[in-house]
Amino acid sequence: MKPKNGQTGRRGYHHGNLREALINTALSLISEKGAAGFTIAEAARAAGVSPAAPYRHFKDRDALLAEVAEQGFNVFAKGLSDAWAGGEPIPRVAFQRVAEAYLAFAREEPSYFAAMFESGLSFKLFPPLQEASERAFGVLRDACEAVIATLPAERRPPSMMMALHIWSLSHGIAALFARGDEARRPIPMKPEDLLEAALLIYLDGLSG
Amino acid sequence: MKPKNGQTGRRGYHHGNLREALINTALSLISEKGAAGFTIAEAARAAGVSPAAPYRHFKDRDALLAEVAEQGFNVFAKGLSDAWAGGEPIPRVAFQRVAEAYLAFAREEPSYFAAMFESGLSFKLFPPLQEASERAFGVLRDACEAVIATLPAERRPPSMMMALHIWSLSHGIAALFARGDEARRPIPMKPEDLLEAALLIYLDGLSG
DNA sequence: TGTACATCAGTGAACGCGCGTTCACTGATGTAC
DNA sequence: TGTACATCAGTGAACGCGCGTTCACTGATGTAC
Repeated sequence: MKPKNGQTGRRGYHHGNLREALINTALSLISEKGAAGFTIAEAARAAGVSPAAPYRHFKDRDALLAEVAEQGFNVFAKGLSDAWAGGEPIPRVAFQRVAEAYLAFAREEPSYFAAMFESGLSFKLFPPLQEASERAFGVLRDACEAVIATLPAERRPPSMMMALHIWSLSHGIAALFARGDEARRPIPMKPEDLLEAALLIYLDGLSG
Repeated sequence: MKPKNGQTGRRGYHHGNLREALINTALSLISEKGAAGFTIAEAARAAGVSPAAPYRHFKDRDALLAEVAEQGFNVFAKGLSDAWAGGEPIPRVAFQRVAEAYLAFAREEPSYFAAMFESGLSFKLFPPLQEASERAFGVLRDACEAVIATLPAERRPPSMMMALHIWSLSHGIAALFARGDEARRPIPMKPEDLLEAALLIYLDGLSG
């Protein structure tokens, strides 16, 4: 029987799951002080471990931040994918749900959001991060394709273009008005309603 | 006749224009290392001044950053306003120019852009910053109103809503695909074309 | 025009601090036999 | 089942560093008379 210590998950000399613990700790630090204020030393302290320990698992600060962002994209992709739910009951309704899920993510996971979109990490340097990002975008693109299929053949836009439009619009509203932190700008309506209205207008424009 | 030293603008013991010099220096530091990497000490060094000197002009790091962002919003507002040019020759054409100007700003002034939108400054703490931001938004809103006036009376959306839609869309494209720094995501088309297409679809949707 | 004085905008040294990272090390764990 | 050994995942002390900020100060400038 392995020794345990309940509360912290720490198992004596060996932490047991330091890697995950550091990622979670990073998340709360980011939510307290923003992505800029996050440091490896403080993450180590919060995880109850010596300042050298994180280097067993992450090359440096950026590598840890990149893993946070990557995990964020995975959570994000799952959120979008669940909202899409195969496009049931009809694609347009599911489509609006996906957009709502985008805003919900920005509101409920501002730390992930900051790490993913505002940490200044270069995607080139972290290929797994780029791949995770592309998977999330893929959900959006699939949804767009399903909606496009409901349009008359002669009015179908390229799905890549439409997906980029929807991503940009959702992202703009999320980053400016729906984020769950201090940088949110107040507006006199619900971000969800704002986005829903924009999507209706956009889809009207497509249908012609 | 005042002493001069040409190159640096420094005039002996007194700098002459340290306040502006620090803001400009901050801009180049931000473009080198991102808004997070900017420090007052380094700005002082780059301006050729002792580390205590900046405190004659700015309360602290955030205050300096806020002034950079504020100046950025002023440059931004001017760019949008020039592009709008009173809505000549016709509002829709001028409107597309405004959108282009948004992307141009993100591409050509990534440091301002980062300070304005990604530095994590709280607008509540810097009212002049908020006001500058609102002036820039005002240009966009005026442009929307002019375009709305060309629509049949029964199809006119609230100008506030339309302006927020356009802002979000432009901002999303700018932040994700058109910014002039490492965080830009590559896409297989020009951001300007992407935005132009989206606006055409949106305006079609409005016209019904 | 000259001078005394107030004010402004810098200096430079110093402080305490926390960070990132390295190093030789050691306790804990897993495995071959 | 026991034991020797390799490997893993930590420790803790130390380093050099640069930062933000304060302090008493002083050179430069502007102005009243």
